[in-house]
This record gives sequence, structure tokens and C-alpha cells, in this order.
Amino acid sequence: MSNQAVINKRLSGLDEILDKSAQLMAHMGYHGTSMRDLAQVTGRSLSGLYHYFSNKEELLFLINQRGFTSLLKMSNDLLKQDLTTKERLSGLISNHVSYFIDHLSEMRIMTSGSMEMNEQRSHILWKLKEEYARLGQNIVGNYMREQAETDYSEDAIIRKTFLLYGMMNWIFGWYSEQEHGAAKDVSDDIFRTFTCGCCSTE
Amino acid sequence: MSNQAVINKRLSGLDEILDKSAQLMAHMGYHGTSMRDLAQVTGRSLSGLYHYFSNKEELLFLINQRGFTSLLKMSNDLLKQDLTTKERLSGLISNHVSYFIDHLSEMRIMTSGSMEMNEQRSHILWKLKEEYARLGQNIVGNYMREQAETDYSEDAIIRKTFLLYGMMNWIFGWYSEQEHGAAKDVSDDIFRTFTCGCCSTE
DNA sequence: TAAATTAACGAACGGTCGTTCGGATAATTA
DNA sequence: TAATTATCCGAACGACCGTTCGTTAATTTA
Repeated sequence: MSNQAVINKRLSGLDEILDKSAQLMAHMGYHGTSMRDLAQVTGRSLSGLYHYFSNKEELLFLINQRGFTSLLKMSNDLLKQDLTTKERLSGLISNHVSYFIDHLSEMRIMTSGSMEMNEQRSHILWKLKEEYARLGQNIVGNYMREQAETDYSEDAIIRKTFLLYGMMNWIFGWYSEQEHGAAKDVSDDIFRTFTCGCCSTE
Repeated sequence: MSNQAVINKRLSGLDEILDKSAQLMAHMGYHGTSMRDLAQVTGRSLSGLYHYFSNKEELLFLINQRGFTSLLKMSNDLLKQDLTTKERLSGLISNHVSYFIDHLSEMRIMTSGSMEMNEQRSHILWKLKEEYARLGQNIVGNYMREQAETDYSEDAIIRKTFLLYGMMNWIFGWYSEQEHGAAKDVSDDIFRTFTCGCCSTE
């Protein structure tokens, strides 16, 4: 097996652990999920898990890091395309909502803070989150300044961006595919509501 | 001391415990907060806590029940007043946001689900939540149907209401009074954004 | 004041927690 | 094939968990 394949195999094993752990932790909470629980759902022994990470806290970190890195990559790819401001905003929302709905468990963990982590790890996550937040704020700010003749303060734009992310991040509190439609329906609804208000049909 | 005073004293003791427990649990999570931690922050002994509730799960239940009951009472009071549909929506948002900002820790717990509770208790909370949700859906539905000539499906209104509550319930993820203004500024922003879109100055 | 109730406590219980260790097995490399 | 490395495991460690018990102090009631 080639070197890359080894790495892939390893990452594949880790990825599977991260997925299943996130699913359990999303239901039971970080402290409410024991290493023995995780060993069971991943089909491994308790001590065998420590081959993939050095302790439980690092597992939580890896789940967060992987998620935010994916979100960031998607959004950076979006910025590379030649799009209008409106299309950028629409794309940002669509990306975020799709990823959210496809990774409900991970996102539940990612949106519940990182109080349990040491300073270095939470700093790394904080930087990722901030980069992602700033990216969103820029897109929202460009859209708002382009649409309206009035100028907006930086604070106003930041707060408005938080409102947008609130609509998206609250999804885990209610969404089910059969009841509330496909991801595209939800992201369209959010885009219309955010740009034109709740009664818009545009 | 009168009977009522006794009850007040007792409730006062319990209320203080619920407040301080909610504050700690909001930071550390339910499982991440030990009864010994709670004993310390409430200035009581470990075993002394069990005078006020029979176990840790009931404490979590009481925090949730008290919160949702307060929210429901506020909103029911609102419906008793003679207001326009628009004023009702504005009042609903204002009430929710004010309570949220004044009780950030409790709301963080209340919005993080009730997976840890037994069937009977979580059913009681589920009923409270549903009553509060339906109340919001009615107000939002009335507003939307009144504003637009087109008709909206029940599902569309429900989803739109979730978007509104998303903007409000995400507050704990970012709000600080010094950075983001008073509660009234936030609720005004949410009302305008929800009714007329992000660029509205209404 | 006597009785009754409320509020509070220290000590201890069995159980579960995260983590470690030494060694086994499987896969890859030289 | 031999050496090396990646996976994986059972057993055990001390620490901490939620809860219970018997008892005492404080407060209210009769």
C-alpha cells in the first residue's frame, strides 16, 4: 500500500470515528458521552480509541476543526467564482444550510461552544470561527451597502449577520426533511426572508 | 411568619438555587456540572441540595419549567391587550428578546433540548414548548396573511416562525450588552429584518 | 415552652469516569 | 523473510460521580 493510501486509510478510520462520535455527542452532550459509549458505537475497544487521538478533549477539537475547515473551504471556493453580490449572498446561505442539514450532529456540536477545550485548541477554533464570521459579514455588508442608498455602520452589519446566522444555525432545533422540505427550500426561504422580509415571494 | 411568607422564603431559596445552577450549567453543560459544583456556587452542602429537589434531573426540569412558564405568561398577557397584529408581533419579539437577554444562562439551557429527562418530565416541557410555539405561529401567521394578498400554507408559516425564533434564540451565541446595544435595539432590528428584510429602516 | 416542621450537614456507598500500560495481531516496508 | 510500524485490545488505576443515611440546628406552630 502506498504512503498516501496509508494516510487515507488512517484518515478514513478517524473520519468514521469523528462521524459516529459527533452523532452520539450531539444527543448526549460532550460530558454525557463516555469513552466507553464511543468505543461501542465505533465498534472498537476503549483503549483502541486512543490510537486516533490522545484524549477525549482532542476528539471534540477534531470534530470542530474538521467542520469549520470544511465550511471555510466551501465559502472560499464561492469567493473565487465570478458572481454578483446577490449571488454571493445566496451562495453563502445555500452552502451553509446544505452543510448544516447534511451534518446536523456535527453542527450541533460546533454551535454549542468550546468551553471544554484548553487554551491553545480553543484559540485555533476561535480563529477559524472568526475567519468564517468575517467572510459572512463581508458578503452581507457588500449586499446591504449595494442595495440601500443609506450607509451602514460596521456594528449594524455585524449584528445583521448574526441574525442571518441565527436563522440558519437554529435549524437543528426544528428541521426534519419530511416535514420541512429539502435543503434548497429552506435556504431559499432564509434568503428571501433576510433580504426582503417574511412576506416576500420574489 | 405567615403561610405565604413561608412559601415565599422557600421559593426564594429554590429560585436562588435555580439561578446559580443555570449559570453554571450554561457554561459547563448539564453532565459537566457536578452536584458538588452546584453545592459550592449555591453556598450549600452537597446533601443539603437534596432538600429542594429529589435529584439532578429534577433540577434541570425545574429550570426549564420555570423559564417556559415565564415566557408563556408574558405572551399570554400580551394577547389580552387590545393591539393590532403588527403590534402583537412586535410585542412578541420584544418580550422574547428581553427575557432572553435578561436570562441568558437559563435560555441557553432551555434551548439545548431535554434529552436527559424522563418521559413524564420531558412531556410536560414538550407541552409548554408547543403551546409557546403555537402562540408564536399564530401571531406570525396573522401578520403574514394580513400583510400579503397571497395565502400562505400552514407549513410555510411554521417554517417562517422557526426562522424568526432562530434570529432570537441565536442571541446567546454572540450578544454582549456593551458591543451590541440594549435589548430594545436588538428586538427592533429583528422585527424590522423579519418583516421587511435586512435593508429596511422602516 | 413543647412539639413539629424545615433546613442543613458530614460521611460514606457503589458505580462510572478518563486514562494508562503491556502486550497481541495485522499490515507494510526493506 | 525479517524488521518495522500501525492497530487494537483486556485489565487495571485513582478520581469523581449522584445519591443516601443518620443526625443536628434553626424556625414555625400549637
